[in-house]
Amino acid sequence: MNPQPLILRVAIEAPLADSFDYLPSLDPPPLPWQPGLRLLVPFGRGERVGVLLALTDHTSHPLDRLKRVVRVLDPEPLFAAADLKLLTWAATYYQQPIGAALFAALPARLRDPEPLTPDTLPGLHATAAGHALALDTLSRAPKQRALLAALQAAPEGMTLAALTAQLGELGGAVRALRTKGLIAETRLAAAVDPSEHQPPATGPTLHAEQQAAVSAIAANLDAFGVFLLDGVTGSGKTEVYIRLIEQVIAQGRQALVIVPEIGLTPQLRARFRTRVSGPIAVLHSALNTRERERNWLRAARGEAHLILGTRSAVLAPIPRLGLIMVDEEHDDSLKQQDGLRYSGRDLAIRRAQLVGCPVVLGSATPALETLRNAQLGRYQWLRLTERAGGAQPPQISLLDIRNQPLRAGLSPVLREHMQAELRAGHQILLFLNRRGYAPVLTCHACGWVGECPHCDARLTLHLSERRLWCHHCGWSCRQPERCPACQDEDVRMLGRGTERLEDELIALFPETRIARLDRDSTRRQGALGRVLDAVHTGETQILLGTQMLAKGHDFPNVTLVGILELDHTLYASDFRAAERTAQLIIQVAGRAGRAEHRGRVVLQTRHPEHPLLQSLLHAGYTGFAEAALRERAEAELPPYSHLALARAEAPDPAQALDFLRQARACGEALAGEIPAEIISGIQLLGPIPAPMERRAGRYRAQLLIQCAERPRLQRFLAHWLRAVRTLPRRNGLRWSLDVDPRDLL
DNA sequence: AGCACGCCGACT
DNA sequence: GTCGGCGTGCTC
Repeated sequence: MNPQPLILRVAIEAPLADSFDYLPSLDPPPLPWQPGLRLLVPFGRGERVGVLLALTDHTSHPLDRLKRVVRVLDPEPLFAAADLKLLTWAATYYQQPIGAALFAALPARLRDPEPLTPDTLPGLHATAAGHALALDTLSRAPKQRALLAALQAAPEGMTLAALTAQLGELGGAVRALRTKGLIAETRLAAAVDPSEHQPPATGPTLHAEQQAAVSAIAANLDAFGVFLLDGVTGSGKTEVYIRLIEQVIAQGRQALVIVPEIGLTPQLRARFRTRVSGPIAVLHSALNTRERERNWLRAARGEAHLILGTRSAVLAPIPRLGLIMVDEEHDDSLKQQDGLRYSGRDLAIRRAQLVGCPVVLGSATPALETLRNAQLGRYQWLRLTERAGGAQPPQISLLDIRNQPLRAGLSPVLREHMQAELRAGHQILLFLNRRGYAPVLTCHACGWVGECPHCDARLTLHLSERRLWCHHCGWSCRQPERCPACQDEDVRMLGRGTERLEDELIALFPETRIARLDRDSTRRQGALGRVLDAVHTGETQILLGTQMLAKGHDFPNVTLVGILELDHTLYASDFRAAERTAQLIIQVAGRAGRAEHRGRVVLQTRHPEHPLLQSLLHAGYTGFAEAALRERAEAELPPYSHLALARAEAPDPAQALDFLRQARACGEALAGEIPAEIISGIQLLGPIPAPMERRAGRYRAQLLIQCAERPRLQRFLAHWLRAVRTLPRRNGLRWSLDVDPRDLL
């Protein structure tokens, strides 16, 4: 009898079975077969990249139909056993094939059968002509002369980073010398970035609460534990992170920091650079594919001491992981919204558990589920209540604007406050969570309203572009000069977005420098930085913007924050709307008065009696959270139950609902087939049309699955999906399952 | 998801 | 007589 054959279990990016079995390639691999290796395997008619999951001696597939691995792609495995364990867990929990998790973890370039890029950096070297040239020839171009001199002295060439460090910004000198054929681009072995060798700057002295937090976490660095760092804005959470990172690095381990959006937090990144010793790998989507691969590999090879990234960084291999921090843990953008729909925070916790290290969740406005875990003692609750430098917390007040004469959407009282602050030379921040000029364009003669042809939504007027935009699908058209329906000329703009507010403020405060911060005003490269700089130098006196304002930026001289319109969210249907609104108010309020001046926050509303506003005002975020948690408990909503949401969409209105009806029937039919204990306690709610039924030309529907216990829900989903996947799928129908949905939209 | 094969309408 | 529409079936 033959000895058992060696069978390789491989994950492939295919929305199918969990894994595929292969025989080893005929020529021996360079190394013993090891899980985590990237392989090239035949698949269907072509070839695909796969990742070796395990070695076995059996297969459920007919043995004679197994194909052989084409070749091993890399000299070493990219994933260690612990990484594969995390990704396998994620795939199971979010009900996706393992391939989906693995390929979400890989940088884009390595999803293709590309060889690993050697660790090199872009640089320059002098050509033969450049070496031969007498420097005096360039005496009239000092920058070019200095650049060429440096490169003549370095025959191998120098990295751009080193050149910039030595000579300052290179400006046009590179292009000039290159055009003359004196220098050329090259790639150089990654000499360590000079900034990585600078001794880290010493930080400020910790105040007592920060010290207590650092001590509590540092005492548990060798074991799993979840810490909620519940710190008001300005209380110095980042300093706590830095002290812990120092300790972890000193132990020879790596630290991982997850932030919601790196693009919005250049300050945070710069701060880590000056304070943390050794290499930092930054991982986010704005990097080009090479940079991303390079940083990912530095994390995976254990070279980077600190990995700073957005949610996908939680999936990156980190062999010596010793600490995870999730900053702004309540933030919605930590949840991936397509493909593998994972929560960066929840995976961070699971990962810490698997590797046995602490995880720190930081927020001024913790998510309700996090607070609940802290209340139950599952998480250790560390509070930072003092603001650094003894700054006073902002004072929030409600401003009833019913029957008030508004100008630019501002009530007289708010305008007076603004005048007073401007006279005192202070800065003002106005928050309006709606971009564009006007959210509605309507014909006064016939009642026509600009609507998206593909969505159940109004078109937003962007006056500067003279276009109407759909904020849901991206469709746009030119702004009509007459009513498209009746040709009347009296077409009116209703409502106010940030673009209009800016125009109106310019008219209302003609002597004042005003800047706008929203997705439109910061679209161009560097625009965000310019706006922030102008605020920090004091050039800008009024800054207005959308929720971009609430994310991470410090505006120390802002003494007045005006929150213009949040009323519509007070009565929104989504069960998380209240939580989000409260977080937004507190986050925006936190921007005010961080230096010597106490900040004032004025919230305009037509519902001053609303319980959310009242509890927030009188009991703060914690008080609001307690009330909101009681409501969740009564309604059996998370965190008192667990949800999964099946979504379907199709070009035809009835199809999506129809599919989900069948899916529901599948679930009900399971009752006879699987143990009763799996099905009991499962509630199938719906299907119903999605809140915005038509979007981007497709009709959407959803079916909610609810259960009080997570493990039971998990087991049900596994059984149920097996049946749902066999349902016939009519043309154009797409469906997906979202475990722990962030919202029900 | 791709990417084939597979049977029915308007073109050279 | 072909080019091609997308319906359905498979991938270790």
